[in-house]
Amino acid sequence: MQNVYDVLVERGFIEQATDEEEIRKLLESKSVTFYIGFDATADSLTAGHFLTIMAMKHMQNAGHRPIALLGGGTTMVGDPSGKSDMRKIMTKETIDHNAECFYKQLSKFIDFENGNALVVNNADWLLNLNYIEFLREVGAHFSVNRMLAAECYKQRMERGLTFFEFNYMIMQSYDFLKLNEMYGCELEMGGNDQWSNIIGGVELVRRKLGKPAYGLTFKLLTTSDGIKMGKTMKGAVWLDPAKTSPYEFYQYWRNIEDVKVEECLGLLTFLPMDEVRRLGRLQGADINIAKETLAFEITKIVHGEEEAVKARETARSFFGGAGDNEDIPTTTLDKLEGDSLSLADALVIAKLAPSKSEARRLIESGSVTVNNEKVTDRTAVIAADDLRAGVLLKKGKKFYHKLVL
RNA sequence: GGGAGAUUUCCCGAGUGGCCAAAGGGAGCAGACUGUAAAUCUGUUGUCGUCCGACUUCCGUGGUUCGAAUCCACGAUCUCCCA
Repeated sequence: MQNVYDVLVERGFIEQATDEEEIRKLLESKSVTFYIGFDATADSLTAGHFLTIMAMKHMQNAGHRPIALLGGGTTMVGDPSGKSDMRKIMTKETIDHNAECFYKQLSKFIDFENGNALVVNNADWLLNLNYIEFLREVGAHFSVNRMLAAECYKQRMERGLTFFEFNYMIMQSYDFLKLNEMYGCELEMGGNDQWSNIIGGVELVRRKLGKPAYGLTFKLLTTSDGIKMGKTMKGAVWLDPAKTSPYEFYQYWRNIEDVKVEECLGLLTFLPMDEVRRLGRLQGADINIAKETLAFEITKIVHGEEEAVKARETARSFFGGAGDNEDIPTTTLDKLEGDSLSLADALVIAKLAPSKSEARRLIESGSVTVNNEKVTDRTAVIAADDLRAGVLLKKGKKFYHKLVL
């Protein structure tokens, strides 16, 4: 059987490792306990987390034991790595709620039954630390000079970094130490932006306990311009279907850049690599087949096969020319003032435009369609009777919304 | 603790009393071309009203003025220098 390390390499996950050969040997020799941290900064995981989850899944499938570390403690501070501004300080209640949401979502992907994987919250050991003791035991092992030289603080050296946030690295390093002591965790993994923090932990374990410890980072998903992937005009691409519908989720991946298709197939699906490479070789318009496969596979993993099929059918019916479809975003109006609704208002209600001004601009620029008929009159209205029958609004080429009274 | 400077619309950044809803760039959105891609070109990008228009913005709070993003006072935050 192929070593997971090689699987991760082949699929394109790995960016950096503290010791490639040692890690490969370790993973071959036994079931390794490893951890990945998730800071609870929002109430749902995002597309960015998904890559990490996939890696975790590959590891678990290969017989290793994942620890999902929820950052109930670290989120109280907030990771400054690669950030140009300080995060908003979040309340304990919000963080706890978010961590709870994370756990629910993670359970959909990772098998936490029978100790096959663990969930741990670093609030358990971080929140009640004794400052002086902590400094003596842990702080003493960190060199400020070296920390400041870390790549992840580059941006902050110009704009300012508070001591508060500067401690983040030490806290995360301490996590690794605790997990090693409590669960024999030997390997920390994370996105490449976590490299500095991970090395901190690896070195702390080695120094404090004299035991080997390893770190590994994954590629970050970026667009070809180097911008973090998983962002849309509406914000992040969430894994929570209530925040990003399966159809929107599907469409996000369906619309991915050509050059990113193969990379994403490797990272975000379980398709065999032969198939991934075959799809990646498709040229011209054929590459749309690869994109459709990508979108379908990811949606299937995240939202289940049924939703994936629905999303695919909806997309096909829209972009294939047909018009019948059930699964488009729909808003039902409770009541209507008067006997008609202005188109501009309708667009705002359907969230196809953020404001009426914007809606009017869209109408005048000829990008709005009502029941497949282009409307360019900014004062256009939709009759109540039409609304009762259901009105299909379309903005641009890709955004549909149905309005029903 | 002392001193100097900064804070502008999504981001960067111009603007130093009326011509400012505020240059320019980036990003976004839309149109053309395409393959639901990229690149390119074009338009657009505070809110509200049917155009002309009205209203709310330039860290906050007061003030000067016919008139303030621009001047003054106090406060907040940040940066730098000295301690």
